[in-house]
Amino acid sequence: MKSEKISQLTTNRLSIYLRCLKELAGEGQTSVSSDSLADRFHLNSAQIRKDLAYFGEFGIRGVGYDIALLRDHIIKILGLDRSYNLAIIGAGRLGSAVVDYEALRLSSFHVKALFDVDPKKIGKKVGGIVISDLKNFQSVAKKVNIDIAVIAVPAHATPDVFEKIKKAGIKAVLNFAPVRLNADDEMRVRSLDVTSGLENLSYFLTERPQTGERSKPAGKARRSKE
Amino acid sequence: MKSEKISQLTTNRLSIYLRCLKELAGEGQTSVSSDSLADRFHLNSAQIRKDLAYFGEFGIRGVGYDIALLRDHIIKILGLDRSYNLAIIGAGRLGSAVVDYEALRLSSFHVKALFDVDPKKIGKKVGGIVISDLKNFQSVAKKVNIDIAVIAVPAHATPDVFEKIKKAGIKAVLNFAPVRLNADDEMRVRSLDVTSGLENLSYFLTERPQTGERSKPAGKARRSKE
DNA sequence: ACCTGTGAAATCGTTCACAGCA
DNA sequence: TGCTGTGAACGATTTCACAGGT
Repeated sequence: MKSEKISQLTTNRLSIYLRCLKELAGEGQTSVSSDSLADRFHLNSAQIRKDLAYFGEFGIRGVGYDIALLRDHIIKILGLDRSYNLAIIGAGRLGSAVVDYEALRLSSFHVKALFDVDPKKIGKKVGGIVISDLKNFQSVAKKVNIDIAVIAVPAHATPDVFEKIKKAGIKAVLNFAPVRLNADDEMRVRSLDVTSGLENLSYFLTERPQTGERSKPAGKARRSKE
Repeated sequence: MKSEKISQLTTNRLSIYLRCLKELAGEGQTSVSSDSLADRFHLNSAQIRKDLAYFGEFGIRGVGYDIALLRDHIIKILGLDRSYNLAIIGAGRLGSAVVDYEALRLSSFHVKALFDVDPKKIGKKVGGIVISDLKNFQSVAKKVNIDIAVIAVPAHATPDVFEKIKKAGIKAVLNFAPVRLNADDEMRVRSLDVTSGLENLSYFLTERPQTGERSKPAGKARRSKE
């Protein structure tokens, strides 16, 4: 274990490993080697070992990793052993989809507030959460102690919403709008952007005029980075 | 201009540049230098020049880039000068949100089919699109010539849906489910995963016990990779 | 015998710095 | 003079390959 700073690539992979370990645990497996993990989930075993080694020595030489133990370690590393309060801004279809997103049900993330500007929506409920007026963002966010803001508003409204989030002192943002947000060092913005996702696929479809080729002769398939 | 293979990091940035250029064009600007582009949108000017240089010489030394021209070049490079047919699988809130996602209105991407397994939904319409039975995926997808499949179903249904997509010969997939999909070299999967987005933010919030520090003494702010 | 943890090598990506063109 | 395009330097990340523990 070294005390370097950890790359975001590594922590993103930690999320993947966690998901894989949960799947294995669900199947009743108790132990796994980096090689078999890599085979099964199309990962790279050296990379798994290196990623894990940044945080400690979790494996047993000659044996592998204890699945439940490693899973719990990763949960700790990612900070998933506590609970986070989310505010969703935008009570349209997307915002509502996040509010009752089933994968959040059993997770560390709990939607505590939902905002919109539409007077017809304010006061109504989605998934048990009352829609608040965006005007009151700061006071409501303070009251329920929001850790993470989720931007689910149209592109044109996004910069304003982002300013409100900053002013409220919220440090973490999940952004669905196709808009660049300039965060300072104190904040982290993670964008999940349908537009750039589709543009990336468009490029891929454009750059592959040779459908059906066998790739490199004997090359180990280059791992895609999804 | 070199004839190397282009990194996905580069093509993702091309999407960003395109967005920036559209914004500038919307303001009536006609020309921009890599430096001013970088300043305005918190990018790196050397990187902009290098990214663009992979595809040709688009600028004029001493002057900069013609905004409309460069925009149109990037549109060509990304393959956005043609239209793509999308199929959305899952007519829940998320799938419906994508169907009438406003940013798609003026884009190269057109939703042509929507699928679900729920008999109560099949036959109804969302945003002008009739919901088809997922059973008929292959035949419907063939008929309307789907280029890109969008997975908007619960995690447990995802592997099955992915198999159907493969069998239908669709090469590009946008996946919202928190599930690892193993694509062969012929396919590209792009995952927009709320769960790993949140886990990444969780890690960030966990690793910053020193709120309010002034970061590195005189360090050039490390560019975040959102 | 097997598998982890890790230096060292290889690869990939970014930034610098400047030659050369407008 | 101003700004692009690009080798070269630098830095980050991945992969190799093996020492060492079980």
